[in-house]
Amino acid sequence: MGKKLLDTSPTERADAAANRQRILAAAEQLFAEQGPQITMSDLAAAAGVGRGTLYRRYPDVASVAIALLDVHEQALQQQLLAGPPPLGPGATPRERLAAFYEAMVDLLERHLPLALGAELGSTRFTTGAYGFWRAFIASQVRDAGLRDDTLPDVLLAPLAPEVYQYQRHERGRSVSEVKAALERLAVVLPN
Amino acid sequence: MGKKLLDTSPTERADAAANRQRILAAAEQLFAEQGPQITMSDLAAAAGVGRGTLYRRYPDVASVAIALLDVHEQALQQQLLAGPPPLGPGATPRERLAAFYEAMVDLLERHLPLALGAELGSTRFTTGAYGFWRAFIASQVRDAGLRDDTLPDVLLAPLAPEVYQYQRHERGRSVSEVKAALERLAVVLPN
DNA sequence: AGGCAACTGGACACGATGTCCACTTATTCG
DNA sequence: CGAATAAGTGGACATCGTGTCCAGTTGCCT
Repeated sequence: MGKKLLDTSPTERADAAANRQRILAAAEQLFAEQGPQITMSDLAAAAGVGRGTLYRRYPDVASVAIALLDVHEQALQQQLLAGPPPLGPGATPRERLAAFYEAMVDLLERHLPLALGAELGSTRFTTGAYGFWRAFIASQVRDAGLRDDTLPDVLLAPLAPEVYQYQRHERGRSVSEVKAALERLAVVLPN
Repeated sequence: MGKKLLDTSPTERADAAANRQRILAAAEQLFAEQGPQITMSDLAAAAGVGRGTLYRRYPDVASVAIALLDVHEQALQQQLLAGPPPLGPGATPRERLAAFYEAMVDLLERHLPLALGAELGSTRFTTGAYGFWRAFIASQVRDAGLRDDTLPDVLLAPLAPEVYQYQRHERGRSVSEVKAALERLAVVLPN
């Protein structure tokens, strides 16, 4: 007997699993092609499934984007937890923060449409990923000898996808310029 | 003969001016009561005018919020340009930046629903006000001896209304905690 | 093989948007 | 003062996206 452990797929039927793949594949392409302004109807049509089928799994476009981003974010999270310095443990808090900024910029640069799509409707802070980033920064703040629970959110704010998009494509800044500006922030952590 | 100088009101008719006031008054109240999620229909109904009348002046809710915010923002802008230190000229860049953060937090605290309403649809960066804030910070960055055109946008990011709302009402931080965290950022400017 | 439950797709009702235009009103000018 | 005219008004309309719902289908297990 199949036990129900996850609400998403305790024992997902074969056709259902196939449809999930088609949805995710279509979403990846749609996001890349036309940016974050895609609708559930678009997505259903592109995936070749009915709207009801799509809604069965994902309540809105943001959820789909989050699911796609998740894969890429987990790689970075692993690096932070157990990778080599300066991302992983071993470097000073300031160095780790700077390395984190650089890695996040790389991630944003590669997946900007997804990142933008993931926060349609102020989902930004409720994402599991956001909590992870904050926990990481909070840990660096503490290791640096500071006692400030609010600072992590402040230090994360410049990584908002909209800010990054604005800097890159509205203001025309280069990737390394953005990185340089962000890494300046790392000096708020005493050495 | 009346010359057409402004697209909004070269020679605004008396009844039109009255309606504009009713719209702005109704908007101020609606934003305060039910947050930023008000619709053009709501607003028209609350102001006691038809939808067509409302659309004649404001293309969307964000525009109305921006118009309302503008009044309050101009006061701060005046202080930055010609007020007494530490906001106005005379203090060190670092001090002025810190004072700016504090003043902006006060403004956000007082008008958060408006600030949230003003950026429905990523209008954030295209506002005239945003340009002013950036120019101010850019000037402080320069006066501190740095040459970094990207830093101002980074330093402004934590002032995004959504970030402030999250810190205050989701995370339960106090006004002074937020101020303290922000003022820590000022150390990126050398003294 | 057969029955059940998961799954599917599209129709539906709803709410918001932005436009359009016939009508009304303020203002100007003879 | 009383047309004439342009500015202003309000609500109907068409459109679009959303989210729900359910009758019919299909995979899977025994």
